[in-house]
Amino acid sequence: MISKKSKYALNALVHLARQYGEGPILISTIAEEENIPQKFLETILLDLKNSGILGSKKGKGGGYYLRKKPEEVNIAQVLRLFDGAIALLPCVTFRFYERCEECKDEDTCSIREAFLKVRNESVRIFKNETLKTLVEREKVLLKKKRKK
Amino acid sequence: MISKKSKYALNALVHLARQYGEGPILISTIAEEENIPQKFLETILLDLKNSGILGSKKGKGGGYYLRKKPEEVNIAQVLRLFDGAIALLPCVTFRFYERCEECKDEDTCSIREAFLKVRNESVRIFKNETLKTLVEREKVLLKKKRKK
DNA sequence: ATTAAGCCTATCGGAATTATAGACTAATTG
DNA sequence: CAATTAGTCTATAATTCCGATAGGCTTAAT
Repeated sequence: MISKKSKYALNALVHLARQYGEGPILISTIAEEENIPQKFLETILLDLKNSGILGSKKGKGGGYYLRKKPEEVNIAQVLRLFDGAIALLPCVTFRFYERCEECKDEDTCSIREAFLKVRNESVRIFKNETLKTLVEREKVLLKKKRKK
Repeated sequence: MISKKSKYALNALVHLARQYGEGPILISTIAEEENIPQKFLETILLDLKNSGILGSKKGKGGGYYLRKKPEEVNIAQVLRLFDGAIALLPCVTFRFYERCEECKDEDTCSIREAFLKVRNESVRIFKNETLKTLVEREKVLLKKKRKK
């Protein structure tokens, strides 16, 4: 399971992507509309800002906004920022690599190979899922629902 | 990341699968050879027994053995037993389903769809990875290594 | 009866997660 | 330039989960 942080971050980012280019949005607005505890959301948005994805403006008329284009931000980036590796075993990640303590020989570990397959597929899918595709899909889903 | 329990369980199961049909194996043997804390391993093997995957014999000459055939036990089963859902969001699993608290409308959640794709691929891969294929792959990897 | 081995219950320490409080800083506006 | 608005920083509380251990109980073989 991913952390609440990652989930909240994704919801906040999609919220911002919906209004991309329309100026800063208040933390309090995002918090209310997305049902996220405001103080918690503050730390999350700060992290996103420090990683270069978001920008902020202080004072009246301030708030947060997307600094990158929606198509340049994908789910993999967000998960890695808040939850670390996407892989399910430390020995199958590249940037968060760690040896499994109990493992006798990584080179002949068949379990490792199985988890490597899953990691590679997951990363591939998550990289294709950008804020742009998410917002677009949302629209499609909305239309479908209205027809019912 | 998966829990140590799942990882230890998989290592223990592969160990038992290597000697499938050759009678019970001591907890202490598995613990030593697979570098697993024995007391911890006891609880794990019990869970595997209660789920029907393993059988046990008490007393002298006792130990644990595979009750199911190696090709009938896959990684998905093991992960679900110890870590619950394979999905990364509670709203994309079937047997462990829970609504995301903050979610306004599941039907139009584009994030949900993205995570559903990942879940489906992961489950597909994990179901294909059985104790049989793991043991076989191990042999292949060993041969490859010896050639070097 | 003795001994070997798995079974059961309880519990502990530590880490991570989720969340909150409160003071501080920067920018806007009248 | 004072007042207000809104993001930033530091600290810490509350919970939950995980990995691990202890110790006694039960069962089966010899």
